[in-house]
Amino acid sequence: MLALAVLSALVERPMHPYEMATILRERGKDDDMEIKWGSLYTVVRNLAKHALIEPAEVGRDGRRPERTVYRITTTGHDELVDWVRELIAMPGPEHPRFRAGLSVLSVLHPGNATALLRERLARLDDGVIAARAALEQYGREVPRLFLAESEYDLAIRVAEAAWIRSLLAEIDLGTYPGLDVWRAFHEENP
Amino acid sequence: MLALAVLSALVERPMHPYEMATILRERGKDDDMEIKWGSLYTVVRNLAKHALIEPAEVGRDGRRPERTVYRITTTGHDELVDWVRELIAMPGPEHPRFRAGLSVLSVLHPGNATALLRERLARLDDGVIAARAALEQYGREVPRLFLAESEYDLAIRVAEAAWIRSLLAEIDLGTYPGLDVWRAFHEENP
DNA sequence: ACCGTATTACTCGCGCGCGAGTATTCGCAA
DNA sequence: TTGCGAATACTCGCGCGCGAGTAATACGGT
Repeated sequence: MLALAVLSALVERPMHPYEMATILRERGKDDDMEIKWGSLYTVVRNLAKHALIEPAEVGRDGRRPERTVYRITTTGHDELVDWVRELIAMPGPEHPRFRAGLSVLSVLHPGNATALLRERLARLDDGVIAARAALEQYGREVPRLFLAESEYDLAIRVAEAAWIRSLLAEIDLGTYPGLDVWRAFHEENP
Repeated sequence: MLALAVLSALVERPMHPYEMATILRERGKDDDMEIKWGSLYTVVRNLAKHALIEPAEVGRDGRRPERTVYRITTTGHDELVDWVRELIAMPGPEHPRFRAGLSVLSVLHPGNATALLRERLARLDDGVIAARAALEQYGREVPRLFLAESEYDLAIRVAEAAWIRSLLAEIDLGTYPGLDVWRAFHEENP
């Protein structure tokens, strides 16, 4: 994944690793994908080994340690495009933590579960407000195309909130089937 | 994560590791969370070391190698509940692969991008149909409570599909801002 | 009776991810 | 002008995740 970020950074211009890190952090790429900066130099070396990028020049700035500036190769560019194609076209199996939580929801007392769901809902709503504000802000500085990930993220959060709301509604109205069994189980087992 | 699954399995009754694997696979827990079965015995040993589970009996079935049956401890149960609480109440930062893809969407020609988005949309819709069918099926065998994760998953997929549809609509109608710049860039750079 | 394949039930080592550390330089305040 | 924190630019080793392997038994076919 970090490799994807590196390649995408090198598309606009050649860079040395530390500069990539700076740029990518500025653009908030570490919100879009899980990035461990400790792996940066390893990843860069690997990309170079597979000839997806190549050293362009080895500069020295004053007395600083020498920096190797990398450029993306044609193979690298092709690989990048293929990679993105797959990420876009193929819905892979995702594993959000919330889903894992839901899959063991039954270990909680229903009363507790609903309270926690309401808590998540509140945080989610806050997040949505914040995200909308941030989007409106960035929307004036950056072309819309570069905000697609954030717009997507926002849409998903809204959907999650809506789903939780509908679940809570069913439970509150008592129309959720098996609710009594669920509650009974937790009140019998101390 | 696998630890979560193990604990949740041991809540209903004591078990030996291989049995956990069987049960968890049957229940499709490996759809809910990323599970590497190679780590099962390591994880179980760790849980035991931290006293979240403990050996209950060491049985031997015929000439088979001896199997250690584990039971969950009180500490283990508390830890499990705390863990689930956090998973439910705290929306953590998620990193779906699609989001990473979107964040570098600009490396594709817009025509290509829309084609790939349409492809994803198709696959997504198929998935939704299948998931709905599966849910209706399981709905007769299993209490609704144990399908929450799948219902959630379905809702999110539907939302993703809707978002993609609205994005495609904007692009098709030409109302997506910066579309011409995007196309121009890719047609100038060979 | 014989063989092959599936299932049960685990073990283990190697690979590499990445947190924590390092060394140098720059900026700025007193 | 000296000192000190932030920024620059990397390196490295240890930890452990997990794929690939193992070995024994059960089962089904002929």
